Amino acid sequence: MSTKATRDPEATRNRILDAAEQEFAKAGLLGARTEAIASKTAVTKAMLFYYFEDKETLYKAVLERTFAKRVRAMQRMDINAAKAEVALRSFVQVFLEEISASTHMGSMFIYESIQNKGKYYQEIAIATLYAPLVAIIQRGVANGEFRKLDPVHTTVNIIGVCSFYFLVRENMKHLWHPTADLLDPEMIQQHINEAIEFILAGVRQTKK
Amino acid sequence: MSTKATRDPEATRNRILDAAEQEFAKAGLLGARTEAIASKTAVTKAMLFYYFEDKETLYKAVLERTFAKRVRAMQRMDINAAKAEVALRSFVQVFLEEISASTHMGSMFIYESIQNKGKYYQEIAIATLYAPLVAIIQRGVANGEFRKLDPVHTTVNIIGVCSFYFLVRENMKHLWHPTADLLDPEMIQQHINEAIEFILAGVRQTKK
DNA sequence: GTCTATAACCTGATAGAC
DNA sequence: GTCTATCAGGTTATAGAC
Repeated sequence: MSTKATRDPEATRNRILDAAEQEFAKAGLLGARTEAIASKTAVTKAMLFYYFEDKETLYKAVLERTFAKRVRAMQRMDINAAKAEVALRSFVQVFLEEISASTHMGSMFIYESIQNKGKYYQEIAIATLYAPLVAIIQRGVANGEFRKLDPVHTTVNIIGVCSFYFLVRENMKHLWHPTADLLDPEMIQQHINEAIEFILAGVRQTKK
Repeated sequence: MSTKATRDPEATRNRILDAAEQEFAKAGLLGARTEAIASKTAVTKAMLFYYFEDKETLYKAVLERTFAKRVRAMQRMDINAAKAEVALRSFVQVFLEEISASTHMGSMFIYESIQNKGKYYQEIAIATLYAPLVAIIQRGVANGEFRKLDPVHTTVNIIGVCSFYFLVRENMKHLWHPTADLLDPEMIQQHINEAIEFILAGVRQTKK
């Protein structure tokens, strides 16, 4: 038995990934500090470079883990429901649950877009995650359930409604009150309810 | 007459602010490099520190200029129109024009929220910019034009729809095609149209 | 006001002992 | 696998000539 630390490679690796996710979500690839990642864990900075070639490789590993998590979540979506509205509601519901459970997803995604121009989060990932939503909208427009919408623009708008709340929570909290905690479960539930109704109302064909 | 550079303090100051805005919008306060700001201009790095005390002061100056610009834009909004829907349409229209014209606004705002936890973009700024929108929603709900909405959540959702397209353009462009330019005037016009209709449909009271 | 050094510090990454 | 020590290069900020 060693007197030192955990000696559990798998655990160490995951602990690094967890801390890295926090830091990258807060600062992006550019702003992230390896020292900050290390100090968030019981792991020294040297260990980061033992497990991952360099900062960028670690960043990619975090992105991949996040992507895999989202792909798994997609299996809970009923995207082929007969009614497009049911499929849409299911997609949005699961997406919101997912982003609520790991709130860094949103900011990692935004950083990847702004800082790295989507260098590591590419065509295939985007297509995998959002093509189903585009298809749902298309279907709903075609069968008259939804308004005459552009399916791609609408997809971006929907993801925006779901994500934006989490992205701007530190600024926008002042609209409630200065000490409001937008990650409080009750607040999140309110956001989920409001977002779903807003989105469905936004796409539905209205009665003439 | 000097042989050196411009010798025009006001022009130099503005040139620094313009370059700084670009860099801060791309990298945030943390990721921004003063050297990158300098090399974007005909201004040396030492000049930045002559005109602004340090990087953070420069950052604050950029934020203030952006804020002032938005406040001026608000004067073009018809937020007191009799019908809440007219006021809302006016708010959204002007907001979209503004963010389209200077696309860094959105990412500066997001960086300020995520990286700095809204340290420099505070309660007063947020209230000034968005309280009118909250009031419009409240009014529309009260007089039955709009659905039973939470005014603050809805405000965040609306700003999200307007802004998100610009924030994720480098990632989401793949949903159109890999070389799509989401800042192309035609694409922007499409976004504006889709966003306005999506938002209005999202809040309107539907006929029973 | 503007420039060319350069000081002082920070940060990613490695060497080498255990 | 894990740690401490440290190096090389980058980055903010200043000094001082013009």
